[in-house]
Amino acid sequence: MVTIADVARHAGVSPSTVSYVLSGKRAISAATRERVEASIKALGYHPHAGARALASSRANVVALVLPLRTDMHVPILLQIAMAIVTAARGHDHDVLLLTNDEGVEGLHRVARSALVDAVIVMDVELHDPRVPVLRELGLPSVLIGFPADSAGLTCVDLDFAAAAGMCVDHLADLGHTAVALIGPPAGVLERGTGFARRTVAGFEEAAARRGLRAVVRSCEPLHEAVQTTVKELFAEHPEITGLVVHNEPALPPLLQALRGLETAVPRDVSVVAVGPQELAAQVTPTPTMVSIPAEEMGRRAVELLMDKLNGREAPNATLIPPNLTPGHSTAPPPARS
Amino acid sequence: MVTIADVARHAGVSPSTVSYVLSGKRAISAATRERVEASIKALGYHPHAGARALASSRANVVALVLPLRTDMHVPILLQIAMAIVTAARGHDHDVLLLTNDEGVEGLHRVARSALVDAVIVMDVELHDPRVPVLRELGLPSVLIGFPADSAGLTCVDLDFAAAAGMCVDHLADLGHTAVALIGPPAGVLERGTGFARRTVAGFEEAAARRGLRAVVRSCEPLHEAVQTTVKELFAEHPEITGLVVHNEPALPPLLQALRGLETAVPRDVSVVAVGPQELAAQVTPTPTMVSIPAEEMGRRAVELLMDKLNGREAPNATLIPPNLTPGHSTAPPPARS
DNA sequence: TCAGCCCATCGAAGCGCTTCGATGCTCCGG
DNA sequence: CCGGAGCATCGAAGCGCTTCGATGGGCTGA
Repeated sequence: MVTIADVARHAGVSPSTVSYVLSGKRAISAATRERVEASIKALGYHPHAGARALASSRANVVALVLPLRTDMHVPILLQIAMAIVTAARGHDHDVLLLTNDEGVEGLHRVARSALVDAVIVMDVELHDPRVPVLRELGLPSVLIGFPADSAGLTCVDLDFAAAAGMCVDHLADLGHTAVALIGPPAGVLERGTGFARRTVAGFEEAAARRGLRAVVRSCEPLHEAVQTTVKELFAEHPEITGLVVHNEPALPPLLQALRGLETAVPRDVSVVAVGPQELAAQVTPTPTMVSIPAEEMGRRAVELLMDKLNGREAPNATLIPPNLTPGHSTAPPPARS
Repeated sequence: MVTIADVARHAGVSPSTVSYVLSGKRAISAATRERVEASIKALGYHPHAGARALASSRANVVALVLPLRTDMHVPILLQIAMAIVTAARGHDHDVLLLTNDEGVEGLHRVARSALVDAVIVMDVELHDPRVPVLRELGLPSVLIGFPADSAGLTCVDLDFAAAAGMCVDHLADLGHTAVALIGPPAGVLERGTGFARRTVAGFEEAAARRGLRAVVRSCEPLHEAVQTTVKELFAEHPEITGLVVHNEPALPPLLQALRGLETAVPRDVSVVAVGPQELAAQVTPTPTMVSIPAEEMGRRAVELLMDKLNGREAPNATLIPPNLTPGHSTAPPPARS
């Protein structure tokens, strides 16, 4: 193994000088710096992570806690995770993957053993058992999602209320007067996932504001369930001409079901989806959608974490503004018959 | 921070004794061990990971390299990753998440800096640029998937050839005489992903062995593409009565398309799928399928890695035998008209 | 011309742990 | 009753790095 002493010898300086070249914590003359950097390259030196962590009490590793069973759409989860890794690397940090099946104990362990010096928690529930542990550990942390009580925590999420509102506004602007929200399965709401509730709230608030009739439905992502839901919805509320879908896996079967009902999209009914951008490529017509900015969520989470690690203040709540991309699934409602 | 010296003082022993209690590398009397363990619990001691890594030159961390763009079905990827984390924890190791966008350089970095002492690489391609790096680093490593040249490497994967063969056998046993394989998009094959090729090979080999007429088709997972593919397939080969589908996202639209063609499953055509077990719950009829054992793949990979870390010999290739679960999508072919 | 300062660099201590040889027991056989 | 074997434990060195105070040389300004 190549050590800092080897580099120092090779460059004709002391080990501490090499260390200062690496960290930039003291001024080093350009000549010396270049010589040292050349030696580092020549020898292929990489500082020993453990030694560095021991001496500096900074591991330069952040823990990423993934849920074992997830409410979120899995591909999004992974996209966010990847974005987090990439962003963390940009700040010279690595990412340690933790699952919830080791329980909250795992958080304790990695924190107390100084394996990591910060934590990102994904897919936070309203009453998440990890939240009190985070408070207690006193490590810098960022949550993706909002728990019921977010006092003193740093949370990041898409502004789902605004996203739903944006969908409603889009439909209202087109002239629709009665709309429905097709949300995630009932279980997700019951388990207390914040984003689902915020979508519903935003939907209802916007509908009220715009004077629209509004209906909310949960929906399992199974083909049959979708079909039934849609059929019932139009039977009970024939006046509905606009659908907001916040349920990724249900979108393809939903469009399929509409086709089956001889309901043309967007001629007879308009559909706006909230979900990952890739979904747009998988269905026809290309849906008008508010996309979930996985990359930005990951990046923002890391930036906030780095702020906290560097002693800067971080805002308590970061709501990422939604972005609606027009597609071919929305149009003005059919003329009154 | 609580150190080993604090524990030693509390228990009235020397630090080395505490260390030996923890590692079990020397005999310690039962009385002393209990006293030390009590002190550890009382003080809430967790060994400092960096210090431990420095002194023992063992980080007890394995790197998990995920691809950025993936050929595999994303939920499976994540399932395997989670299984790896869980299994690694069972062997007192943690998992560091690496993406490929840092490139092969990231592997070098974590290895040379002793951040990790072993590597698991997922979604290996036939000519994977990471493979030569693994050889060069000399770290214990396990690949999930097979590269073109796997000499000297330890690889784990589902036995896709056997899986495809099992599907063919199932159809042949039911009396089918002409079958087709609906594989992944052409791009996946071209990029040289081993599992796709092995499926094709296994399919053709088994069909030949059983004297079946066999056709192979690639298919994009878009609704329209699936529909076209199916239509063309039956137009060109009306004799086909059995389908093997190795393309997760295409399965739901495929069943849908068959329904559209007034082709009843399994009355007119039988369908066997290769994919994750959860898929079965999302479509009707419940498909007969060979499931991809994500949990087992992750676990086996870790076990092999631990063997190598502990100086034991690990087999070069581990092919996990497939498992066919009968469903309601296969039946004998319709009587000849 | 020299005190005083700052810049660049060095040396050494110490981070918390593991590990190896040394040490003091106890217990056995002769 | 004593030498030697073996068990349980201790002490100290050292892993590779960071960091703090110290040092020395080149300037500046009076």
